[in-house]
Amino acid sequence: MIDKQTEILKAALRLFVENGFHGTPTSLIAKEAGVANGTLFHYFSTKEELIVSLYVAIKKHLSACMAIEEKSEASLKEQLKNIYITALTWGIDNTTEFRFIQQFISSPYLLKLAPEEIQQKNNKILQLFQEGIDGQIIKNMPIDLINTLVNSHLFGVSQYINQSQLAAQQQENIINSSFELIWDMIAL
Amino acid sequence: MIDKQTEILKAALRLFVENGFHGTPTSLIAKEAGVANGTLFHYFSTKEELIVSLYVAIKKHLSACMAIEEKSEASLKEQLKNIYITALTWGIDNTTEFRFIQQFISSPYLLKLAPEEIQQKNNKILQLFQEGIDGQIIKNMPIDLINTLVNSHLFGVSQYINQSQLAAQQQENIINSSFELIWDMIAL
DNA sequence: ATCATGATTGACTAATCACTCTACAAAAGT
DNA sequence: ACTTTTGTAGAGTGATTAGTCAATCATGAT
Repeated sequence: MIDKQTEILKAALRLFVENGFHGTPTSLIAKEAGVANGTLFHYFSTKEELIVSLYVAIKKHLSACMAIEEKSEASLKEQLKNIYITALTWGIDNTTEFRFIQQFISSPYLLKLAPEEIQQKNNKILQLFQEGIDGQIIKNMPIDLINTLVNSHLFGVSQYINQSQLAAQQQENIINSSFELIWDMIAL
Repeated sequence: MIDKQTEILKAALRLFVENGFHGTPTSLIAKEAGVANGTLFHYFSTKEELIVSLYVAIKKHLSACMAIEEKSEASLKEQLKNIYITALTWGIDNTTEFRFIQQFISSPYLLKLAPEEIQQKNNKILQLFQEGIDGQIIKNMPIDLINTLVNSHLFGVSQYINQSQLAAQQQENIINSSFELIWDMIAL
């Protein structure tokens, strides 16, 4: 075993998604991670800290994946499409993480996060929205609203793809066309 | 006290949204509802049954509110808009219920529901989507996908409105224009 | 070699919680 | 009036759980 802390987080992720927060005792997490009970509390002083840490870790992972895309020379639409597709692909390739995030943000644990953690650091995308509005490419509305709508859309599509068992071809189709859908919505 | 069962559900709703499922002991629910511990278990044999019952009750309430809208003579777009606005208004007027539903459907309790409970009985809207596709008013795509997208959109807008403190005027604006947004997305 | 620091263990505990049980009260049926 | 059913209460219980602690073990620095 290389890293016990990682093993604990991995086990916790799986169990939380399967059984919910209240359905998974710390003892089970420790057992599944192959560590002793006390070891878990060595790394995370409370169960709540474990849950929040897991969220932060996943968000970090997502941010890392998103950061790869950086092609400023492309058109605004192309740039947004790149970001959109990257995020969507992440959601499809990481269903468990995706479900955990969904569960976490709908739970009261969200309030336990420091406000700056919730804040979208990745304001690159907000910037692009603003550019789009200024350049009269995107409908003039609050960028927070646009952001919320795009996020919801992303969630919806991920959910649809994860739930319905699609052939790779169909899946590819939906991924590609779904950006056009949301674009039709926000574009002038 | 008129109906203890209702009082229990009301207290449970509030506490679950505030503290989550695992953060609210049945004893506290009973206390807040002003009934004895045993009374709770007279009405709901387990905590899980209480949670699921609460979900079903809220869904029933939502359905009742939705059922009022029935104007088949209007255009397809108008009909959809009516349904959309009704749902959105419900989400805004019933934030606690709204948050509970969100929490519930992102939790493993969802799987405890009988499949027919999950199924959208209100397939009126699915019917309208099909009509729209047949009449070449709506883009040709799986109606389940359309449905998911419209629902996500609805969630997003509700969330946005609930979170940001808006003047009644602005709120009204967003409610009205947000349907046009989603319409732009699904319409040909 | 010795020491120090941190990782790891698992038995243990104090508290909590879901749920039970017995008793009683209030209707409701006969 | 009497019996049955249903509602209500709240103390009690056994199981579970988050978190502790004292004791080892591993590692590397001096």
